[in-house]
Amino acid sequence: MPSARGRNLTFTEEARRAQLVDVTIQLVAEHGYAATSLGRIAESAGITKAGVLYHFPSKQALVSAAHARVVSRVVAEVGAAVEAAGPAEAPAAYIRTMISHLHDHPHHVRMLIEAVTSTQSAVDSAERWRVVADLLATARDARGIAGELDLRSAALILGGGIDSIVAESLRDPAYDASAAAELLVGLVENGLLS
Amino acid sequence: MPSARGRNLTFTEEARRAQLVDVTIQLVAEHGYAATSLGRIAESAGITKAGVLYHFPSKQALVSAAHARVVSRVVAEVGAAVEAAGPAEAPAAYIRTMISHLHDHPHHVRMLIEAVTSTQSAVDSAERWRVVADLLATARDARGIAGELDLRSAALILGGGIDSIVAESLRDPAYDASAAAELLVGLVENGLLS
DNA sequence: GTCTATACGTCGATAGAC
DNA sequence: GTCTATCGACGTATAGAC
Repeated sequence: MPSARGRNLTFTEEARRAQLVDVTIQLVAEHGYAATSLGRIAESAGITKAGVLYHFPSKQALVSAAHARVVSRVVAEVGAAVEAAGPAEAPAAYIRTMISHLHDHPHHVRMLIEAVTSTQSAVDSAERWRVVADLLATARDARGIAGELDLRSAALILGGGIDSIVAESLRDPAYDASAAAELLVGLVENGLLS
Repeated sequence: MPSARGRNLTFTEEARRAQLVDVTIQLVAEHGYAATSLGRIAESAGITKAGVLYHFPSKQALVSAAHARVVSRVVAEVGAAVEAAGPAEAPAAYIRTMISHLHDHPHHVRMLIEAVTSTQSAVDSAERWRVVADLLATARDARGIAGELDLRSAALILGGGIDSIVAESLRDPAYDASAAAELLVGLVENGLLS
């Protein structure tokens, strides 16, 4: 993965940056963005505030890097699962993998929430529904389903349902998120893919 | 509506509090929680920071009061619409009224988002799904539908879908939220209430 | 190239005068 | 009921040690 800076990085810099990102994910997930000060991040990493700002130009840049790290993990896992499933089964694979991955990585969920709500990263989050809409469109094609479906709305409802289930499983660890995933899969199969 | 403090309030204090809540809703909706300082609130209200903190013990108390104000408005309007509709039609009325109300009051939406994500007001937001689950259960009873449905998951999916649609209509004013509401109503009618 | 020391402005909050 | 004055903590910027 290439560096966010223009030039190549030293080994030590690479290591420091990775360490700072790890520490930031941990702290933001546990205490939230606002309660995670540069001082705390620096202290956890064993350097000073200014030391942190040598590697990242601002607190927000650091949090954005942590956010990108978490997103790339999710995209990699869910993308692989979707590709492994056929086009017709991609939506179900998306739902199941997304929910189980986020269920297994609560720190990542909190990181995603904090990063999205604490900054205007609306750029990439703006059209998150488009990926899901494409999945639905391809699945309908593969199944030979005609008729016009409002793909954007369908994708938004699907995505919002996933978010909501994940948030609840985070709030109540006893909640059965995989059962909820199956309910959502059934809803999509019978309501959007038929 | 009784005061949040223990004793009765003077007329001027009541007016000041109402003014501060109004100003806070406006500023938080436009600039977000973090960018809305006590200084800016005070300036917009024509007094100083310390003056604001005489009426509310902390910034968060003020934001919570603004949050409560917005919530009570939504609950009043949606509650009335749900009651006007019969039990069998309550879920559809809930979806339509909630989406159209929030679509018409974007300031309220931003206020709700900021208040929920900036504090641990998990107390009341914790079991928001319960109200929707009751609506679904009553509607199923009224229609004579048997079989066990995971009401919590169904309610979470429904609520998440609404949130997602509202958020999108806020991001893209050209988006047809009422069409999305109808899609969601159809999904609930055919997938959860049949 | 990597980091510390120091300083500036702003924030939320408190104490006490009027 | 509102003010001024002040506090500690925060994010950020710069200079310079090594």
